[in-house]
Amino acid sequence: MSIISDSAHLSDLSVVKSVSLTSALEKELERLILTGELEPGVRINEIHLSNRFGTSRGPIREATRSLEAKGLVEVVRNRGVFVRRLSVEDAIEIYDVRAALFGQAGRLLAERMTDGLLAELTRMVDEMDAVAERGSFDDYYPLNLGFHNLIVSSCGNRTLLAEYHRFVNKLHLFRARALVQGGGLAVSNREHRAMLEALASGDGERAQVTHWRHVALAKRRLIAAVDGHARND
Amino acid sequence: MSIISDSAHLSDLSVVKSVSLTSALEKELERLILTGELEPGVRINEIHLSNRFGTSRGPIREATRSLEAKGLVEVVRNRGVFVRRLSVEDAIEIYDVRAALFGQAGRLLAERMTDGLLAELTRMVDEMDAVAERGSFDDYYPLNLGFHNLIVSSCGNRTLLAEYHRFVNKLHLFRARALVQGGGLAVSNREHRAMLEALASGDGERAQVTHWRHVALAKRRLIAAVDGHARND
DNA sequence: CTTCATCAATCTGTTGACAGTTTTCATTCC
DNA sequence: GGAATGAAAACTGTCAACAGATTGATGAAG
Repeated sequence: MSIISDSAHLSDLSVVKSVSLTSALEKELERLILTGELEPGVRINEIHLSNRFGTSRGPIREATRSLEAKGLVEVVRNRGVFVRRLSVEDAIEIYDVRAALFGQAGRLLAERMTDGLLAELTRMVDEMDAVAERGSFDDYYPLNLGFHNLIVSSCGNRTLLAEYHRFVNKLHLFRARALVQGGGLAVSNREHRAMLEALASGDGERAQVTHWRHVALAKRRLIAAVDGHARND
Repeated sequence: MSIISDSAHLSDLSVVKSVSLTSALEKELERLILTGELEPGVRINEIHLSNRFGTSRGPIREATRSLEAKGLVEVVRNRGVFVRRLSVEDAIEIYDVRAALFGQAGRLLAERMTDGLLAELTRMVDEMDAVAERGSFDDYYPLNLGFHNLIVSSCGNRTLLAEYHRFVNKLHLFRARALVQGGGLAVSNREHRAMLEALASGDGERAQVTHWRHVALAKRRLIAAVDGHARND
């Protein structure tokens, strides 16, 4: 029973010498965690990993310490490191932080909006409407992600962008991850239109409120889904 | 010329064996950085540190990787780790993030306010008013810090609390740190009163706006101070 | 059959050493 | 006098090994 199912990415590690082995390992571990190949709660065995990657334990320990600071794993003394497992309460807390950050991004973006960007965002929302009508969730999800990413990436605050990504990533550690993506497609996209209008108006305050509310409503949908799921247990 | 001027804290490290050496070192390094004993831009020498702390380089490397992920130091391959140095732009970006987080904390707190907490917060603002009248900045600063901390600590979101602290700490890496603390004392405390009223009203939206604005205005005061300082150069 | 104690195997915490790179500094040349 | 050069010192990247803790199994006692 191997922890890592596919080691095809390892070759990349040895080839690239311009970047440190530690950070390459960290990236690879982060990928394994975010894709779910290393499931939440699983213990990460240093020896297994070092054998798998063909390195010593040192760089692996450094990489896991970095991941610990990022909140992706948990280190317990003399017992090892575990892929962090998010409770429902943790996920809800993250939604509040995300709402705050996304609202701020909306405000900043509204105050530096360009016609080209507005056109691109509008195009994305139109496309999402079309996909939502077909009810195709698997197609909707990446579009939705790209829409949000474009907003935060364009707001002009790189610190905010990094933090936003950190928290969106952390949500991958939520066991009932499917619930996160739940909720009505059409409803969500209606909120997108409200955000678009606020961004187009150039009113930062208004944009902040609409963007904040969009995440707050997603949080509500998550809570409702969790409650419904609990009833069905 | 020793990097670490005082090693009185080292004894604590060796005594406590319940916690890992790495995390103890990390805490100590973080303290040295936040207090300014290790100034921004300074290179951290692994060998010197290991001699100073009486350990090998391994745990120190792990601690610095963790600090890197937290954004307190910067690691350059084959050159070493450097205490991170924040530019004016970085500081301004952090203010936006902090405003978003603090506003969210205000909203959450308004929705779970208690009479006891309101009384305590009011007492603090009254005390700050008294101190501000005397114009004693050194006395005002810790009170101000405690007021903000109490708000974020009481909002009920531990994730938000941790993030908020992380960013407030990061501001210590700003070289012109004195400017951060600048601005009118009385003006700032007037904003505190507006926050108090919003918190007392239980109106989350209103509380979020007042709390957000308080940090946004502090950011403006910082920008004004930087500009003024630049003119005087 | 269950529970507890003991012991072996496994894994983490830490250390010291070696290899390769960067920096420093003395020397040489213009 | 100042810039270029080259060797030596210093430092980081990585590794292998040892010590201590934890886990799991084995066997005895109730």
